[in-house]
Amino acid sequence: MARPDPVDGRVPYTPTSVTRIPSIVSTPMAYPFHDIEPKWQQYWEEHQTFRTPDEVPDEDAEKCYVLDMFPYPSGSGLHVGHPEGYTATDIVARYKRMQGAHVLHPMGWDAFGLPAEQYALKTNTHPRETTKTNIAQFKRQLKRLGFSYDWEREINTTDPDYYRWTQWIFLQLYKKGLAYQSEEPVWWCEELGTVLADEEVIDGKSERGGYPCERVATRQWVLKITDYADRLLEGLDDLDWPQSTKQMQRNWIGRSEGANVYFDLVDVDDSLEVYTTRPDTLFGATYMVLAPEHDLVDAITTDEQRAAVETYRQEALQKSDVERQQEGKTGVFTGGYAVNPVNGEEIPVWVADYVLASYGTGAIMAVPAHDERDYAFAQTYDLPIREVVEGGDIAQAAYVDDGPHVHSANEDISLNGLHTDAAKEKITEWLEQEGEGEHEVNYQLRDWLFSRQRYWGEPFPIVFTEDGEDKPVPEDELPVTLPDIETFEPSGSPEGPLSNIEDWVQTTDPETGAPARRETNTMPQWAGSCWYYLRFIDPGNDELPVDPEKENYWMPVDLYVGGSEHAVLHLLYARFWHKVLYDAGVVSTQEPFQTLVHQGMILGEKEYTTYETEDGERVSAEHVDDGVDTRTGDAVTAVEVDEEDVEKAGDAFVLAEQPEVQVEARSHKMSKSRGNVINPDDVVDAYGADTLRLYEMFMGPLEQDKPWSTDDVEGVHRFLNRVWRLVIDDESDTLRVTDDAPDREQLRVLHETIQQVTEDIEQLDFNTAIAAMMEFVNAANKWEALPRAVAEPFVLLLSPFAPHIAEELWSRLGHDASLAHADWPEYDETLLQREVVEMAVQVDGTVRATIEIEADADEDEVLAAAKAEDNVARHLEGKDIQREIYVPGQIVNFVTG
RNA sequence: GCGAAAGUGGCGGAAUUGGUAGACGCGCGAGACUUAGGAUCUCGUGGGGGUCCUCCCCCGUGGGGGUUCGAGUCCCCCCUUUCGCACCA
Repeated sequence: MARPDPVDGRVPYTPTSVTRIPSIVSTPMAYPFHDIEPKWQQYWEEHQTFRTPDEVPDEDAEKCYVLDMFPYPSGSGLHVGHPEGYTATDIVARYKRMQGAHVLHPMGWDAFGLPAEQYALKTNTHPRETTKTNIAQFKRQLKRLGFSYDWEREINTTDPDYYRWTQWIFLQLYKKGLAYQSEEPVWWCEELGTVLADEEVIDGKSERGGYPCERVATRQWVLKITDYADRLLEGLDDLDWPQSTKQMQRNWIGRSEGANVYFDLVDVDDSLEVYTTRPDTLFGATYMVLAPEHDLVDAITTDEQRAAVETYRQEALQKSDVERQQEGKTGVFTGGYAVNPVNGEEIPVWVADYVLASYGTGAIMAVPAHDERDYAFAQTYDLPIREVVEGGDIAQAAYVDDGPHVHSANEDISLNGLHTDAAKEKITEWLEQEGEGEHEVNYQLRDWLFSRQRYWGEPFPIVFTEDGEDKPVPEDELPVTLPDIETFEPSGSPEGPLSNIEDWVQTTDPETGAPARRETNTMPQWAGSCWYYLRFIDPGNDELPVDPEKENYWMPVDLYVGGSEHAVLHLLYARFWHKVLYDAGVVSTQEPFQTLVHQGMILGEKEYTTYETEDGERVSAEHVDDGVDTRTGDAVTAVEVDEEDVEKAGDAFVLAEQPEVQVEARSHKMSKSRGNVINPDDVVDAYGADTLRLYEMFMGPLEQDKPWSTDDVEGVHRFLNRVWRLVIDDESDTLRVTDDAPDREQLRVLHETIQQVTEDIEQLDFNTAIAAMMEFVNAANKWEALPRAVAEPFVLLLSPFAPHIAEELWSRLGHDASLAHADWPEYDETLLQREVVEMAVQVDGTVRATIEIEADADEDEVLAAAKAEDNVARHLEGKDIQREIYVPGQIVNFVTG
């Protein structure tokens, strides 16, 4: 029964109560969001309120390109996670528009991909149909949230007018020699009927679906992203991106600096090249290791050792990468020896699978004294360990840190006494002089496997002549469109479904007219998303992917918001293409996305979980790990309990009736199997789009993961009701603002709100901006009357967050046009000043009183007033004041002896 | 194991050139209006204590030390959680 949940590996969840779904019946006193939201959405559409002109603006105004990561339109529709990032960017876009900037804020669809194809396999529905239906659903859902997209610029990666240019960019890569074919050992997944890229396979199983995969060699297209490794690395420095994302990209690129060193082989007329980042430890090399796949294994292996080496090699090739890592280090001696160029010493050559064929030269010099892996191996096989860097105890462990070098000299050169950096430099120089090696840079980044054996992707603009030569389809013949297809059965081989469409596959050589065959692989889903931000700038262009003048105006993207799951792949691939396009003169910037923000994940409502054994006995959560009682090893079942049956005891939650039983209190990722998914449509039905937008921004910091709370949604909804009633009289449905001049206090409250909201939007601190508006409403509710001159700026402040209610109030306040292009309110410093300020008075650092004092009082007056406070005087009695600390407007501290 | 981020009331979270901890919201309590309240409004709400209870005291931002007149904020050590990487020579 207790099988781990496929989503998060936890014990199955037994719901004892259903997640509360917002009541569909709205409360009678609620403001009429059901009427005003569709009304304003229609208004914006009819008036093309958010249309960004096709032509580059003449006047000299700030431009702002605000971009969301466009969604894959899945069949399950919009998730509450989507509106989080989309609302954040929408607030910025609307704010910038009101500040007079030219704003580009588009939306589109990343619509190629595996799910539609798998659905086609099951139902025989053409992926084009599925995609069309899903896009319609997504678009309807997005439109009812009131985002200010310029829908005239909508793009769809599966549209031939779009992928024509994806193919065109591929041809630029091809012509620059950055796209090549290669027999690659790739992951073939029988179940999915396709090969997958390394990054799409986790622990030997497909990332999507978790199906087993195996390694097979097939002809693939590969993009030479490694040529751009250094530029991709250096470009990160100037980007305003999360540090963690930059770090992940740096790690992924994995640049290291070291040296290649040549070791002559004994009795074999060849030499062995190794890569090392520690050439300074060369004198400490006591053996060599080849990867099992290394070319020289056969030549080096002696006859006596051949059988053992062959056996080991066969075993290693069967193992997956994970299996190779699981056990301790294993290896076998080849019987051969290599000569250390630095001292002429003959050292044994081993084969071991802890050395990877795919990195460096696939061979290493082992320095067990100063490398943990080599140390472990040397201990297992009783190989010598020779110290060449002082500082550790090599009888105990490898010493990998810096220290003075020892035992590192020959007739020519000595590293003795040098530290690592200097020693590296000196030995590398010497190796280069002697022709025994050279400085070398290596990367963990691999070239990008760019072809997939699928139907629903961009066809490659490549044909093969009868003698197998590949030729590009001329640019003016693009796009190469996908053929229609009757059945979606996999071809059963690593070749994709297109290979079965003979009519389509058969074509002619564009140069000679001779018979030729089309490439039947298609591009991976990443392709379309690598450049879509450029197409939004000029979506209708049929001459070029993007017009250079427009590109020059709008690029780079000023704010890019999307999930951190794209921290490496999408964002690295897009940067790579961008740099290629830069070199091709297509774009004018080195980097596509200047500022990047990842929105956090929205989790389900907090759940209280207890565990019980088969006999129904409660097990305290502290004893449960992975669905098992850690004391007995018995499986336990998770049972949800109501919040009311739980109380806090110390740091933990416990059952109220059984305080010895700890309860697990946490929020889980939303998932169908857990039954905690919130559908945005339900929330909009019950509370309106403005409430959903505002709530998602009020939950907490944008970048943080946050649990959903329907109670909190209601709180935000109440706030919007209060805003409505602040401006509109409920009984008469008329305005309740006056044309009286606001008083000083009202202006101060307003201007404080303007300042806070403006600064918070700039910082993307939307939660505190909303808190500031709540404070405004709380204050304004206490006023006798609301002056129009205060109400109107407030409505403008609210409008980026809750645009529908703001438009309606703006209109009722007597404005004919939308507020979307109204001027953003500015605050007046002089109005922020308070006449009377409150200051804390401390005695020896503890607050003993607060005093209210004129803002312009001088220090002496403040100190006198402070000392006059009864409680302060009492604490000062009988003591000498040693120091008087005075921080204007904030604090007074009397320090006694 | 390595790297990064984060630990603040019953809950989500505010506040870091060091200056009144707990803004704002939820929840909870009391009251008003009301036939009713799961609507709305008002007030209260970190914990503990006190014979001046519209006042005062003590404790309090994961734990322990330190710097400072003053530390959620700065420094050192430790614990926990989340995410990423994980034989890359």
